[in-house]
Amino acid sequence: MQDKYQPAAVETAAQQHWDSTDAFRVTEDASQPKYYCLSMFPYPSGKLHMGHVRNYTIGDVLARYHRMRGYNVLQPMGWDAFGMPAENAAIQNNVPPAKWTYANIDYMKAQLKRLGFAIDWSRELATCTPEYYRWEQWLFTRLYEKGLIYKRLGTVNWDPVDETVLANEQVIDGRGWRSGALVEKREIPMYYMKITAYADELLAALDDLPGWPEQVKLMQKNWIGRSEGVEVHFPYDLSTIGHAGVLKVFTTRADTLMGATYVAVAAEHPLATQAAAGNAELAAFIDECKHGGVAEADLATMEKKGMPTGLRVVHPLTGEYLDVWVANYVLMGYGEGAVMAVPAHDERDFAFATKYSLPIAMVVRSTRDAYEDTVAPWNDAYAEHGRLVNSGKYDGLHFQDAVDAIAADLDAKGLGAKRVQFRLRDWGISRQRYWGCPIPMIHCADCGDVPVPDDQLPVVLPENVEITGRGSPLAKMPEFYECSCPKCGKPAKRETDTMDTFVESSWYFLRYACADSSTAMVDERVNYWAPVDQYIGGIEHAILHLLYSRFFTRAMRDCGLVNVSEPFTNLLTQGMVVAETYYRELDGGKKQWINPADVAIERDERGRIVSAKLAADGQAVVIGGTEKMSKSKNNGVDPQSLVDQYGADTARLFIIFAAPPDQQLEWSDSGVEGASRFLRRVWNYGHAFVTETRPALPAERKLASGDIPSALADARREIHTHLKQANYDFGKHQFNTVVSAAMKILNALEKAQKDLAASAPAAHAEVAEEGFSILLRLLSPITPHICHALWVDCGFGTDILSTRWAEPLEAALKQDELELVLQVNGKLRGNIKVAADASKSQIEALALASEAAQKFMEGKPPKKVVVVAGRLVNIVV
RNA sequence: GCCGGGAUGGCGGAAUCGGUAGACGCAGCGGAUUCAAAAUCCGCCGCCGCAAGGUGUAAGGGUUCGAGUCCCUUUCCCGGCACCA
Repeated sequence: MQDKYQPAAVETAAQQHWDSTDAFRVTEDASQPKYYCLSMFPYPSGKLHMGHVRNYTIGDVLARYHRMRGYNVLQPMGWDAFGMPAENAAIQNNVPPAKWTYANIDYMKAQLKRLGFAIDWSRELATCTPEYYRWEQWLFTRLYEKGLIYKRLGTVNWDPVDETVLANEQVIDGRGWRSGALVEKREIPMYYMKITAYADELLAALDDLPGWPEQVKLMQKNWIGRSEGVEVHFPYDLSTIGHAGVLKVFTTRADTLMGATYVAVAAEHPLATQAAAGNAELAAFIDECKHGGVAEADLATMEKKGMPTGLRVVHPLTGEYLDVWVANYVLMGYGEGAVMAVPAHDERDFAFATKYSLPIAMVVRSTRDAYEDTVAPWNDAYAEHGRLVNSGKYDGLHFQDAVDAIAADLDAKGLGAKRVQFRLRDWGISRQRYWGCPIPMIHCADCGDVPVPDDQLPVVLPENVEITGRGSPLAKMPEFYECSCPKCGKPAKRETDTMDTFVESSWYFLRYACADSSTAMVDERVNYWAPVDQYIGGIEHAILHLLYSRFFTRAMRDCGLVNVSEPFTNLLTQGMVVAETYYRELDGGKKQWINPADVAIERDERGRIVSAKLAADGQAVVIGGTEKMSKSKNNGVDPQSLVDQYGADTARLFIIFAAPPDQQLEWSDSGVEGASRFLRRVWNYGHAFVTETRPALPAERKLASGDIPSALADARREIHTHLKQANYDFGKHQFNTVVSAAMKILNALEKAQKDLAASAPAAHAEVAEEGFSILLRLLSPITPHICHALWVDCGFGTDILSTRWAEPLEAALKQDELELVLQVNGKLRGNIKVAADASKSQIEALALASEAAQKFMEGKPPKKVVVVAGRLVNIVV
């Protein structure tokens, strides 16, 4: 055993041991409970960032902990390998996306191995390989045949200069990020997955997911957005529109229908198009509406604008004419592309009506706030449910009765009915990009859209392409898209769109169960491993990725591929990794971001930061606040240099100790030093244990009988108390306090060694042996390498991985006397010692008699005495 | 804008069911060791106060014998908003 802790050597040896014994390779085993522990797979962007290290460390802690608890643990790893960054890198560096991606995977895999994660690498997969995506294509054709995939027009961001579709993040202030051109909305044909067919089930099943954070379930619930309302039909006015028809709108406030004073349609609505034909001003406005991005956040915050069409529709109950407006906040893709406006009781309609001097008709009076009329400024009470007024036969009805009566009347007239509407929209999966899974469809002039037959799968993505950033590469490759129709054999055109990369990540967790299968998407092994017992990943995925995965698992279930409905039984959402930022303002107000590693901090005598200077030139820099580690803010810390300098165990320990998993983690160089220091202390204690303590162990052990000096019994009780706390914390995934408990145990062990090793060497050695073996087991999921080495060196066993988890012993925890807090009128005034089995009245008497109580009661009689068992006594006077 | 979350010493954080606020660690200060430094070890460490004591968990209010924890109002920060992953 080395007398000094040398992390590099310790970690290499431990990793070789795991490699040579194939320690983390697992197979299905019905005799053991299984534990499928999964961290979200990374996008191979180049190198690991600290967020990855955090994610995989948390997963590894859970995997190793459950293994020691007796589970058959699967922890796989793979690569979410399709996506935009590969295309951007291709444009920038002129390297094919495939080559770039595979090189990144090689590098990042080596980094993951260096961190010592307990991964079964035999199941590794990369979504950009034909072996993976062929099954995605296969499933696509099945879902298409089942009607769960269909084609319709969808709205995208179009860059007219680069002639390409842009992602929302590529639209900056309404302009293309590369070309700077004004972005337009454009309608193009796209394939959609019918996630709305599962809306009810996805919503209802949230109640059966006790292992998910409430906040995530709530976000999904709101996202799905089930609302019960009424579909209202407004018949076209023949004199202005010229042909028969109805304008359909959905409303959750049918009670306010009598207060509808106009209707608004989207710029793309057929009525808008019709009206614009003879109205240049309106056509220009509609054109303006088509500028700007499609992101909901932009639409929600932009100025609400509109213009009358001159067309009218008929109010279904009153027969009055209502003007049809075009409004930029109404979207064609949402609902029917039209809304009814009730300015008196809807804040957005109120603002719009006020701006354009449209009529406002109050029809509801709130029961909470009394007001005579809905006049400016807007008052939140206007939107409340209440008793109807100015509504003819419906006057006096309350919300639900009013909705029921109005819906019944609409139904009788054939102009509407109650219905349920979801906010959730179908999932558009077509992408006009190269680096993605080709959509397996063929377009034939005679046969229409034909799915690629199984024997022609996979549709392989060509890997040697030129990426320019203009247009879609596949659409420029006749050798890719020229093909023959599978049905009639005539020349046909292959689909050149690829799938949204969320599709790959919606089923990879099932593929891990049988990643080597070349004959099926998933085979019977999936029903051993699924569902994932513990899923770990960033909170930013709370809605989209997790909802798509829940949908996909059900779609695969309904194709007979898997038995489960829910993919993830327990979910842990990890917080971000953030760090301090520093910058200097350059001429023109631009900020030059400076890496924290290059900054020297100055502090006052209390340790407060007073200034920051660039180490290189000694000149001041501005402290910019704490932000998510990113390239743009230059505040990233490279995990590689951390591991090189301190070792994997220190990196892991710091990350686990610095914050609970679900909170954001603030980077701290000195915190890393502290973690490293602790591991050195553990090593030094282990070294002393081997050389000094272990030789003092008695031939016959006395610990079980409790025959040890009371000071050592106290030390032992402390150790078991901390262990009990640590096990509790492990259960609630609060790993930072598990580390605290481990530190307290080491403190107790070191104190016992200093105070008691000389006076009672044999008894001390027994307590130390037990305590240190507890400490190593407690730490081994977090810092596995050092614990592996010390476990062997201390002679506790040959492999800590196959050791049972430590449990506190009741005999060691027992105590005869308790210390209670004494309060007078709720203020802390002292402590009293009582026997562990003292009765409430005995405790009361002791408390009242105590010196502190006498002093602060000031001779007044007690009104009330509150005794909280094991905690405190509060005397109220 | 909408949905979700957060705020506790100089810093990261702890406080399990409403019961000692600040565990554990970092930074800082004092001391030991050292020719010196690093490393290590010992002690102190919310704020005000000589002390007794008072006060303190983003701000303001409420419930309670007792509130970081429950309720109401407000401010600021973060995540998501359907083509970043």
